[in-house]
Amino acid sequence: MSEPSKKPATIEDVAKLAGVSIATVSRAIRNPEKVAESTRKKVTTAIARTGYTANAMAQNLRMRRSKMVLVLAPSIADPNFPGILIGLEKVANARGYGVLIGNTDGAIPLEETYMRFLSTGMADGLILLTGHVPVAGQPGSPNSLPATVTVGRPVEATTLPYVGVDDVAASKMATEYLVSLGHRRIAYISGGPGDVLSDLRHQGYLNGLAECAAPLQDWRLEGDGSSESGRAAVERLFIKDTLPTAFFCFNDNTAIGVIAALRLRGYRVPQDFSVIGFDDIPFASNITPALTTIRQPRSQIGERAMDRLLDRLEATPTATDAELLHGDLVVRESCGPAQT
Amino acid sequence: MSEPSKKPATIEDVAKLAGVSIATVSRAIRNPEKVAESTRKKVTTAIARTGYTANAMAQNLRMRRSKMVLVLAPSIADPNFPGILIGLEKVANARGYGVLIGNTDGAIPLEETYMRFLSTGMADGLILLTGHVPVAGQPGSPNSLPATVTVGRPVEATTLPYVGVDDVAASKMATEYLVSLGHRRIAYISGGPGDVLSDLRHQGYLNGLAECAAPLQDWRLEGDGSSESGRAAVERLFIKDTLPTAFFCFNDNTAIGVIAALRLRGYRVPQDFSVIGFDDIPFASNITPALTTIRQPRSQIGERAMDRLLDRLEATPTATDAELLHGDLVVRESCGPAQT
DNA sequence: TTGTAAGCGTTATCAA
DNA sequence: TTGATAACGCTTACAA
Repeated sequence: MSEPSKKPATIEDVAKLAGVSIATVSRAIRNPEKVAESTRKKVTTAIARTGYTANAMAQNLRMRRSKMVLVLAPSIADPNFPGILIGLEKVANARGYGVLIGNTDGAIPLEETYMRFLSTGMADGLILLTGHVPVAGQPGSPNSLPATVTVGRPVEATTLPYVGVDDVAASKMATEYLVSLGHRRIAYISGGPGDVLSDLRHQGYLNGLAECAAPLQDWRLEGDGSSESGRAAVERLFIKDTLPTAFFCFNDNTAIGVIAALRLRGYRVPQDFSVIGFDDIPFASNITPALTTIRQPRSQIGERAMDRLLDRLEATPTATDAELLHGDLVVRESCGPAQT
Repeated sequence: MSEPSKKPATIEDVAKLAGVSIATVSRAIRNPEKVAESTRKKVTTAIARTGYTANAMAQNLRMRRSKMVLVLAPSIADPNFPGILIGLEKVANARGYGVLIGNTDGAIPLEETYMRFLSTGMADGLILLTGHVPVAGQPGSPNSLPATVTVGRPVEATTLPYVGVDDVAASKMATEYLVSLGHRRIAYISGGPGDVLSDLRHQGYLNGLAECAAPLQDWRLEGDGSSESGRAAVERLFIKDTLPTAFFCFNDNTAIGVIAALRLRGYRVPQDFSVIGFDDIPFASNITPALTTIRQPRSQIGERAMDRLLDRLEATPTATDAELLHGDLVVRESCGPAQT
């Protein structure tokens, strides 16, 4: 227990109490082996008695770093975000780093604002979930990007390291699953015309279709990743005379909308139609019928991303390539054998 | 555009280029009015030409603060968390602060770990979503708590400022709504025996029952806030001969479980039973039937909490009392008139 | 209105 | 093995 000292103890207080110089105290802490056993002991007890904790600001100023990572996310409310954040946070904390959150809401000006953490040195590295490089960090820009890892949504036209699920492989798996259930008319509901992720998943879907002996048609319907767009896509579909028997949706949200629309029209899922989603958001198992989907290894994605970022920060040589993690097929109740 | 300078420009670079002292540069930035128009201009252009950005570490060291707030949350995955975080983050950013995330997972040792941000001066203030004071900051502890605001879950036995929804009033409203629909046998499914929030909501429920002319019975069933516990509570109920006609659930998760159990037994909601939740989590409107519930003003809670914390940090005199925000009744489809 | 200089609390170099 | 001491980059009296 320390006296009711007003100000926190400094290294000097410790030095005084231990009867050594501040240099020795610093050494005793950072390079114990370079200090005599006896003095080290004196220092240790002095530290305990003063309740000393090194002032991070002073340390960081001196060492020119902050041990802080900025995470730029387009939407904290995205159902995938918490899981990824947990992973990021977990390894950051384990490795002595702090995680600074920046919610950009997709607004460029806000992104700019957050970049100040980097330019002022409050953060050492950057995790980008936004899918694009902030203009303040663009190649030609005065202050270029610091150590960066992109996550969840690859950044086009850059060579930044990326960590995410293997969208193509996972989507192929989902499609093949539908095929294996006997479906031959399978629709893909996209996540928006220009969406990178959506295109990747569409590619996987095409690959899946290609695996089938029978020639299967590419049946792409535009959505935008929202539940509402899933609903709308189904509505548009019912104007036509021919219908798919199964839906592979860009994400779970869309799938939920699709199921809702189908049921509203009196159809049963999975008896009349099969629908499979992507993400395995927390509520996927709570809807009726429980959603069959592809699980994104969110926490793992976060962990790997942070590990790679910190490796770079700590100068450990690191590859700059993309790291695609395996997504699992989670079979629940929304898919069934095709009606013949 | 600056030269391809290796190291970021310092205040000294600016001073040199502008032909003034570093003190003047500092002044020109922080107290422009105390600097001659002409020199201020020279400084401004010099800053632009060098691409100077003040080193936050140096500033913070000198000014003995960090402009950083630590947010300690028991679970990032909690459906209420993102909304609150958005609010916290929004005003923090607007006021020039950064938000540091600490996911404690309910683990005390982890909490300890995060307190290092406070003790080392990396963070100036603390937002507590955990519902309890970290032991490292306990009253008797060597290093007591810095400026703190508790959020979402009041911390017992402390006088820390609190911001959250008015659980009692909102629960009363929910109960009265059920009563107004003609329900007379209303069950409350709790969030766990010792849970503060659950007890508050139970109290509101009792208050609501008391408003009714007819004497209504307190019918409390134990749950734990999980969907599963809602399911289980219903199952236990069906052993009895008399049943409630409506359920007021501790939270939406529980309500979802209740509805699932009811439907599994072949009952219809809201025709046969009414169920109302609490929180209005994002998926409340996506389940079938869409959930009637109490909406927590999550973002607003976060905003108010951060505002109050920063007010304290910046020495603006602030009240230390609790701030209870109004929760709205969101009427959707899960409640209907009582069967007579 | 401007400059000089004393810190802020560390780390790390260089002698002793 | 230890101790002076010079940075790290900034803010802010105090003088000029």
